[in-house]
Amino acid sequence: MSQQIITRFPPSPTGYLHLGGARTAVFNWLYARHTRGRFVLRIEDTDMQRSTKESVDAIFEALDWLGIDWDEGPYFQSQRFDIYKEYINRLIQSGHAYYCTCTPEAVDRMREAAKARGDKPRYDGTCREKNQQWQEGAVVRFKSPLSGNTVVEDIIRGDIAFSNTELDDFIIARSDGSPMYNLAVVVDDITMNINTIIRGDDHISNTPKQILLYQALGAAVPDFGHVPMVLGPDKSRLSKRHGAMSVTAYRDMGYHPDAMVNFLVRLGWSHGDQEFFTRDELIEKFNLEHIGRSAGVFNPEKLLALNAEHIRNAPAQALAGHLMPFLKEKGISAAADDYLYGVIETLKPRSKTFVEMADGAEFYFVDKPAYDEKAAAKFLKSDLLPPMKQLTEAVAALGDFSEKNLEEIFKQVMETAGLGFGKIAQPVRVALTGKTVSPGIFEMMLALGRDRVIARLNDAVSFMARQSG
RNA sequence: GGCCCCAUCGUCUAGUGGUUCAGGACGCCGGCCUCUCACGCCGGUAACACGGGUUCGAAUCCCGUUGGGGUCACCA
Repeated sequence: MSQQIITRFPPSPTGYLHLGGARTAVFNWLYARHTRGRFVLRIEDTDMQRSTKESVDAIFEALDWLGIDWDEGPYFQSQRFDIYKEYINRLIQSGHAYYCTCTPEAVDRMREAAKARGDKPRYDGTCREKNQQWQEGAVVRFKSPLSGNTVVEDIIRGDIAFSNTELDDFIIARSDGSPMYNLAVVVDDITMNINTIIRGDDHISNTPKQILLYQALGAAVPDFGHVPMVLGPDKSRLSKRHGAMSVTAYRDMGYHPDAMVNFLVRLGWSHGDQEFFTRDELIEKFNLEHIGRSAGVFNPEKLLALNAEHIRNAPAQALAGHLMPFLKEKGISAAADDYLYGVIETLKPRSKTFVEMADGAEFYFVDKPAYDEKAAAKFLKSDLLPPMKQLTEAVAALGDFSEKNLEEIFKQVMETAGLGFGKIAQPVRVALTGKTVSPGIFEMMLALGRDRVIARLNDAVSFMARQSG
């Protein structure tokens, strides 16, 4: 029995959770759930300048909507400075790190000079062997090896070798004593027992530094898996200019979280030809072996199609909660009851989003549908009054308000009037909904219920009687 | 620019040397179904970046070219 998988998602609260970050979260969460492991949430807010409370809340909100829960945390790096300090001191004492008193300006100058020579801009090691004690303004640098290689054994990409000469003595603690990213992550991952790190491939070049840190601290190096980035339609890295990129923006546009998760996972991971996955299926089938290596372009149209499919396939009861906020926004107060479920059932195949579903649901909840002018002019004409009257009376006289009986009534009316089904159905449709487009006549009548149907039919008959010609 | 990663239809992808003149999905274009609109169904469009190898045989392995991306902070 191998050890339990422990993954984590460590967003930095410097903005909303975007699609790329969400996918990383989903991958880690899914892998933990799939392996019955643990999933840890950690907020990386060591950059006090850029981190905000609003961003932290936005991230929680987005994860909550996506249905991603965590077993541990959230930890906040800003509350763990003592731990980092301890590890930094340990590194200094063991000779793996040292105080550097070079000013930022001096470092800038050496970088400029290196660039001018055509070399890689880097710290030149001025303080490396000075063995200095702490003093005001000093930073702590990691003493990188001067030779050799550091190999990242990537689960997804295989071995990636970096020459240690590429690494300079990077800062692990700022002059105010606060930890830098690479140090904080490694210390956190060690102390939180993270053994599987799945993250964006923009972190690949950080990995050798982190591995060196693990080794200097005598800790076991975790498994790394770098997933490709999510690109915008122009194949550049996802950013604000690509439009709605925050996860919650999709919630507000009427997307189903399961569709979002499904979409995000399929962007980079595959299970043969399967496109549609329920959440449970994903947990059952997700693995690291089938994650691709090339970057993927975000395709909103596919997300939309997948969303429609998730809406079609979910039971009405499960959809109601997602739909209600949109109904409310339209001033419709609906309860999650059988009436709503019936309504949803008729709307499922014609709604790509909950926004569309709410639009389509509107006529079910008004007292009297507002007749579309053109629709009324075309179908609620007085010449159709006799059949409409006959139909209305027959429906009112109906004992059992069933689809079978309704169909029978339509048949009789068609026969008497000598008209085809369409000629009768359209006026009825307008009478019931005010529009020429709607769910099927019978399913709609059943969803509306006997009383509403009769009332609307009567209204239409009155309306038609008032028409001339 | 240095280092690193990547490369199958417009997009997401299947494919792990032969059963593939490359399969699925989204989109698009036809058609069917039909009470409107959808759903659904049927069909079509469209790809192995290029050049060298290796091999009896390469989308699959190797090298190069080109293209794209990432990263080089007292950001994460």
